[in-house]
Amino acid sequence: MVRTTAVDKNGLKKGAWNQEEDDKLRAYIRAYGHGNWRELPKFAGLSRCGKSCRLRWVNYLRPGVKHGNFSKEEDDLIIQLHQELGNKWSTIATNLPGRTDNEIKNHWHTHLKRRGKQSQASNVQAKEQSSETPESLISPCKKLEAADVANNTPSLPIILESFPLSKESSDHSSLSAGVSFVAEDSLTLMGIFEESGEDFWTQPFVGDNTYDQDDYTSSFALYYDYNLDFFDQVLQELPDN
DNA sequence: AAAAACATCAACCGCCGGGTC
DNA sequence: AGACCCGGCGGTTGATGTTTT
Repeated sequence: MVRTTAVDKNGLKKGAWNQEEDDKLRAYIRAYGHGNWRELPKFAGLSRCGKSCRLRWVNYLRPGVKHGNFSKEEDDLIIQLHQELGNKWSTIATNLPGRTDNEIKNHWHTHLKRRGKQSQASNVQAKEQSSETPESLISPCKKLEAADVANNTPSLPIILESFPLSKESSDHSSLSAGVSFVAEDSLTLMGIFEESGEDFWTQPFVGDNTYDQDDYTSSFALYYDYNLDFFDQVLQELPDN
């Protein structure tokens, strides 16, 4: 499900990213931050436009991005927020830790659209029958947290579903999406963030510009380092097929 | 088994708003 | 004031996987 690579009239590549490009982009941002997206590909040695680099980073390479397996709570939250906000995917995404606007948008169109319509119809009915406090006044994140507590499934970035089975896997998208760590480790890291006084998951991506060398000791960078090291370690341990 | 239809989702495109000169 | 640049957003496309006929 990946676009084949092509080259446009400016000699810039389009289409699917490969592992080498992902590595270059990740390494560059790790070292220097993204700064100016338009200039970034030139300095990073990538034949891509800045927009493409930004998109790849934001949606797949950025630490903490979750992929696949939307929980029922997440589905419900998306439907509710869509009823309140409409197609404000980026705003909706800020209420779903680790999810990107693009993925939420895709998920909506492929899975939730019909459900959303049904839900909207039933909500209108319910509002007419009830004068209780509207659920929309309750913080969506609070509701997600409550659901997590009820299910004993914290909405932390415990991302195991798309881990690569082989180094030789051709699906580099899922490979990079698998930048992950085990649940126990994620909880440890959350402790680091709590201690740092930053609400990382409710302000999910403020760290994007924290990769400049001056600020490299930030907790975000620590988290990022951990991810990369863990990922490298997993790659090393994978058997060659 | 093959073809057609449908589903999925990564990536592209065009537009908009904010900032700068 | 307005032209330009840039980042970000939402809509859409299209390649590929899956299911149905």
